Amino acid sequence: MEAQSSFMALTLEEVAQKAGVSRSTVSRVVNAHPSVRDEVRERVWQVIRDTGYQPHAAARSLVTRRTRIIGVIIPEAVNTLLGTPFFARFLAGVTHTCNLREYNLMLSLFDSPAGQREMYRRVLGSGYLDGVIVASTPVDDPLIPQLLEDNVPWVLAGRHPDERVNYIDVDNALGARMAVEHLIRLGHRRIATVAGPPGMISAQDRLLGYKQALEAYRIPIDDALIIPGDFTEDGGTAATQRILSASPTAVFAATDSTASGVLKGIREAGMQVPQDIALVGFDDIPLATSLDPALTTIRQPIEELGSMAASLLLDILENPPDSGAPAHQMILPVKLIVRASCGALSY
Amino acid sequence: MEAQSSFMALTLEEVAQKAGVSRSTVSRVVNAHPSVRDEVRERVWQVIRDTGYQPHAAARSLVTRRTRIIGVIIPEAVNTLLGTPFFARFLAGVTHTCNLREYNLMLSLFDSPAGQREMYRRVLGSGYLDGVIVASTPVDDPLIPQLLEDNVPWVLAGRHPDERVNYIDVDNALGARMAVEHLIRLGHRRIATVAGPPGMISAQDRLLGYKQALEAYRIPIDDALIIPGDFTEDGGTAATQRILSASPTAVFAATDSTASGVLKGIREAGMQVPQDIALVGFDDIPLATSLDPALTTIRQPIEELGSMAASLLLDILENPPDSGAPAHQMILPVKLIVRASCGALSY
DNA sequence: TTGTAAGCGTTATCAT
DNA sequence: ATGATAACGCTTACAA
Repeated sequence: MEAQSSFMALTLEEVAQKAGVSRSTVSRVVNAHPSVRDEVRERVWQVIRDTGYQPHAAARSLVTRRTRIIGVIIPEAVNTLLGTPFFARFLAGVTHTCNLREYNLMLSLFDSPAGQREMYRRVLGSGYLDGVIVASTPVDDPLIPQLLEDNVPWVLAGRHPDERVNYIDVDNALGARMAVEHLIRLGHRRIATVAGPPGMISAQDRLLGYKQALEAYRIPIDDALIIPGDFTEDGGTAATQRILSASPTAVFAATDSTASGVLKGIREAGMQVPQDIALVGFDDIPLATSLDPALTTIRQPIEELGSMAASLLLDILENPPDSGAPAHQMILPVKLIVRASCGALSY
Repeated sequence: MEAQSSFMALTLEEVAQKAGVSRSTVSRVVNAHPSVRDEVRERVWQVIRDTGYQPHAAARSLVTRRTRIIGVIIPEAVNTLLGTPFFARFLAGVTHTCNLREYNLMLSLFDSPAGQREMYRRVLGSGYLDGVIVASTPVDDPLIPQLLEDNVPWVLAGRHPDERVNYIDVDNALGARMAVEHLIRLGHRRIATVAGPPGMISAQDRLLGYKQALEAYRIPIDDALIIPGDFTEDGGTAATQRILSASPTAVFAATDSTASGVLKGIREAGMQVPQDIALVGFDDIPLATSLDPALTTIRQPIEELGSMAASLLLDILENPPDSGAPAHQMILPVKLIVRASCGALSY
């Protein structure tokens, strides 16, 4: 107990005594309840300021059934996301909204499905959270039906086919389409893509955008040009063999990390980007400008994704929609960033 | 209220009724108190399993004065750390320990000192947290004396001169020394360094290691070879001019990001790494292997740093040292990773 | 070993 | 507008 922090010592009762009013009045002042005389309110505030009184969160939660804590769950974090700035930028966005609206953020990562369930029980079940944001999860993550069934207020960062899901996502399909159409306009016709994990909607959407671009230009889709990947750099390098044997003039990689791996593979094969093969990525992480040649890519507003996911969740919490209401679903725009790897800069 | 999750409905009282015992007995069972008859204990557990009962965290905290939540505060996160995997990996480490020991993690980032104070009041003052981990903070962050004064249980991820501070850090000085000695053994004598922000202990230690290496080999320290930087890639690029005018044969960059910037600058100046200038970084982030040439660097165990910081904090929480006891201070080993940028591979 | 009852610091209902 | 007072769900003496 001696290692306990020294504030938080005061209670409502003590503040009330010092101010010469009752506990309830102080509570009203703290909660900005209107029916308190101005003079009294000021007197109470004075005591609160003087003493540095802070209401005890747990006591408050016990009666209000609200904690002002939201959770962020990122199932895939420990695996593929760890090397990537996505994670940090997304959290920065969430944090920004939380700070603004005086909420707090509890972070949940785990390395196994068992861990996920354990955490679900422990954190959701014991009432720690008012709601949760789920990011970067496979479409068929069992978490999703469970959240739905348990009627937890939650928001998905990422598109989802279920119409009951509140989600917000970047426009993966359009971004991919922009990337590929850019290559087409540069004169390319044999364009390969290194796709992402088939279970991720974002990967599906980027592949879809790839196909849409080709269709828009009446270029037949050749399955040999669609190479499996996993969003990682190593996945990109591993794809090189299959890319080269399909002899494309350009490659659209589903992530910048993948593009980096592809670049490495191409270089090892003795070819050059963009002279022999043009290359475009997706994400616009800092790595994109560190590569040589600098990577043409699609920039997605990750921090905004985070801050808006949080805003959406807090709106839902503070203004619960009635059960018939449709879910909120929103798509953020992306942007083509032209650098050297696509070959456009030499024209 | 209709947007409330559906579990958490049960209370101790209801479980007690179903099991035909009193509230306190159920409480004892839940808290593994020994003096409960085996038969009763089993009966109670059965009901708990059947009903999925979970104790209400807030109610529990109100009486135990513990939340089983620890905070992670990263003051510099929003500025320099956002593009870097440090952040994600550190949190993964903390999370790992938290999961293991059934604690939860609350994340606090902010973009301003004012925001930091506001958060301090809101989060620490209202009793949300049992303790905090502070990472990546300047030596003179006002947070540090305040935590000390308020007697908050806390741990710093990063060395600190104040002997009262419980900290854990990687061996920045030794790492830098290893990097520079590696260059010296490769035959270099004019070795420049691009340092980090002077207010960060990690930057100071890396600079110290640089000097120690030179001293160990009786190479005079030339201030012209010590170039200011800020840990970022742009800082590295910006340093190029000054590096080149000091005409070193090798450069030790305080971070891999910095090294990447230096590499870019050197290349733009029409020179080659490692032929014209050898280059070594620090951190071993994924970028290091994406660069061409791949970056020789010092690998630091970031996840371990996070998990051990958490372990230390939880140990302190669960076993409060008496006030006379010395602080826990611990340094983790680092490792030299030799790749192409130092020129060693061609020998 | 078990149960009764007090109390943790709030909010909220109900008088006044 | 203000003050008693009863919850909120749990832990923990204290009694039995």
